[in-house]
Amino acid sequence: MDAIFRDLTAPQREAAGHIDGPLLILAGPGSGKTRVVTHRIAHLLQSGVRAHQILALTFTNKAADEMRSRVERLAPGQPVWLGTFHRFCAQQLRRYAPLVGLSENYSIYDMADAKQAMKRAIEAAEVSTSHTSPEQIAATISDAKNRLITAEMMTSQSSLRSGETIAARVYPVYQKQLLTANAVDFDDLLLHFARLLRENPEVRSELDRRLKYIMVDEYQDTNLAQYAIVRALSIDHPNLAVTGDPDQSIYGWRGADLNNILDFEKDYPNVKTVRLEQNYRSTPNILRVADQLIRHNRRRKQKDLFTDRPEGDPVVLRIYDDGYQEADDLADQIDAAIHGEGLRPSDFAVFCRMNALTRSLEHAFRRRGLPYQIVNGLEFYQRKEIKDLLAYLHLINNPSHDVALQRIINTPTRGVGAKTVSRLRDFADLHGIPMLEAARRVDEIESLAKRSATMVGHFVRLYDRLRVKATATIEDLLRYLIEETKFSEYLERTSVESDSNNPVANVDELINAAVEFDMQHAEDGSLDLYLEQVSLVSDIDAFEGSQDRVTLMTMHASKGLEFPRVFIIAVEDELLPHRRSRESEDQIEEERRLLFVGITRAQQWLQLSFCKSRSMRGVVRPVVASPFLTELPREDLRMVESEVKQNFFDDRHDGIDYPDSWDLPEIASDGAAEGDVDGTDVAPIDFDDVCQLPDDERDSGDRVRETAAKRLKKTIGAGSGLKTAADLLSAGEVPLAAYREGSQVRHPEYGDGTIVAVSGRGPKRSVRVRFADEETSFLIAYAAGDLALIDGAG
DNA sequence: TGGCCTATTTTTTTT
DNA sequence: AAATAGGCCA
Repeated sequence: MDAIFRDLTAPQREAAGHIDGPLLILAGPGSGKTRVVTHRIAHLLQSGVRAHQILALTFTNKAADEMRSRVERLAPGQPVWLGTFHRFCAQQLRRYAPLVGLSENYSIYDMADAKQAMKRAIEAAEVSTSHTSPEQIAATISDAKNRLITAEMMTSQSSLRSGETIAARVYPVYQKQLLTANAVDFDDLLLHFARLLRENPEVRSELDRRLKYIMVDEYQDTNLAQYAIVRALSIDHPNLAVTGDPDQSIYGWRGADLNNILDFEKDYPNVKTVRLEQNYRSTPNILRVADQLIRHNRRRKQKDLFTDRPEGDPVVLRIYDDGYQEADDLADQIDAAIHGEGLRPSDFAVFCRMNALTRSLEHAFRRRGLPYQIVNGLEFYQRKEIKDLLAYLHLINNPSHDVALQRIINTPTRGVGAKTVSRLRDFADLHGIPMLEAARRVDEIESLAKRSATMVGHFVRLYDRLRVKATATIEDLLRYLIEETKFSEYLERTSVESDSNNPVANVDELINAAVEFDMQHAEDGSLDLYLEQVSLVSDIDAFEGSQDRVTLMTMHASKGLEFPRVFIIAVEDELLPHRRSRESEDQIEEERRLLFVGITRAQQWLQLSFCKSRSMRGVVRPVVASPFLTELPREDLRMVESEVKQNFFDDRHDGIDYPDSWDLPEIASDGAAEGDVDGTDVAPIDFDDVCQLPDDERDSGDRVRETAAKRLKKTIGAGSGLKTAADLLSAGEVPLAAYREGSQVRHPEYGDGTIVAVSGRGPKRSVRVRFADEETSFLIAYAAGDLALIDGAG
């Protein structure tokens, strides 16, 4: 038997041994998927396929690195191209930049950059943002890009959904601005490349021919753009192998389309499908819990997960009073296990739904001196001082990078204020030139004070001095610019240092990283490549499996990893099915998959927990347990409640009708040996009590209305001739009562509508209006003064 | 213009 | 609770 296949199971071997034609590997969690993929690559190489004919696409650098090192072990010295979708596209775009209107030194805008550009585009497009936000517009445009809809297509679309109208007007302006800046955003990397392949058949067929064997990891997470790219490269040589698991699709909000994997067998004729259902990771109980949960999903391909690992401990379902107790108890449990059972910090991971939840854990861990790492990195490259320095590099590399210019033209402060910047921007917009160019022609801007012009001149000369060094090593370049800009002095002067924020140390770390880059890229190193690399790092890439630390991360970040002991915190309603994900069944299913992903990371031991109340954003709110908990097999769970410190069962919970679905079993008691804070826990509780909340506690309507109202303040009435709420109010009539359910109203921007609900009084009085295609809330007393009553109705 | 203070907003997940 | 935006004054 071939050495490559020796330690593979039959289905694994079947997949790894497949050479020509499309292949679908449905791989359950912990089924040795990476091993199959890497062994397949080794087998291809052994069968005479050349390394450069193989392309393996992943979603994170981390996954790519992992595969690279394993391929290296199996087939040393073979330069197989392994990397993320985005990096692949970025590199191809570098080659073919002119075909999409870019130059090869184009920049990649990160999210903060894109946000800045978006704001500018919204301003330039002269659209009203009174009832939408830059974020929302950005999200709509991003969504369009992921669906391969270009600005032209969106603008010419006749039937736009509400919310798309404004975005459709901003989109072309934003795109033009990016082009002027010789820049792309993340979505563009995919969109541009997909378009390039479609519009240049000769490029497409050339790449198709060259990249004969393509593999895509986590195929369930691909969006339409990625689908189109893969498809375009697999027409003449459909040797496409995809691996994935519909049950682990958790990026729908980023445009991932589950249909890509569900329909793979229809898309590619003669597919060979292999199911990897044996799990080598988790104990049977953990697997049963995961399986029971995911069975509640409809959109999936049933897999029968099994394992021959021995039974382990039941999954613990623990109930805490609040987030602080939760954090403390986790820290105590981990501490006790390290000292009592000889486990290591790196054996533990804590997952949560959102990054903000790691805060209290951090405190608890720090207090006990427990080493931990938070994997929501990106943070490093988001720090102000780092972004500032990188902005210099970006501008040096690409003089059109307007976002970078605006960031640094007055950093460190050199007397170029907001006003000057906006004049430069206007001048640049007027002439369709980059802002740096406008800065060079500062003398032509008449409205500018002489002093300001001089200061801008200083900056331009500084820039030119830096620019000369563009070909130096990154380290030298950084040191030189820090010197020239007196950046250290600036930091000393302006920044406040704390134990969680040390700007000077961060700068040192950046330089260290640059030194490393310079060494690794002694041959091919370039500013271009460096910036591409730092632009495309992700949070999970920062995860250091080798460090002996407890890992704190979101469930999204946890995909692909495994840990002996896992804690999942805040398994709570409105948080685990997140409140923003409750609009459709599809979204709920994605939330369920998210929990499934979290659970299946655990090898030996797992605890799920929720709190009775949780403090978020400064306010304490009562909490309802996640409905997903009712879907778990109770015989595999052991429920434990930690000590009740206050009387939770106060009058607030009197007289509530609990739903029938909460007939969970009685809670088992827990020996103090489990490692509780003080051993005084285990008060058996009625599970129902913590699972339901009175209606008035969960109303967030006020806030929504207020926000909408404030935005509306900015809206200027269109003078319809009708008496508006503001008119009525200032005329001293008794107007507001006329705004009642059923009243017909007219809004200058939304048009005619009907009031469907009224609430609040005084300045808080608000109405909900159903317009033709959309329902919107108004605070009529002072904010929506332009909401006019139409006579005779209501 | 720039720094400091206050008011407001944040609302998931991330290449 | 923390970050940001806006406003005010030197």
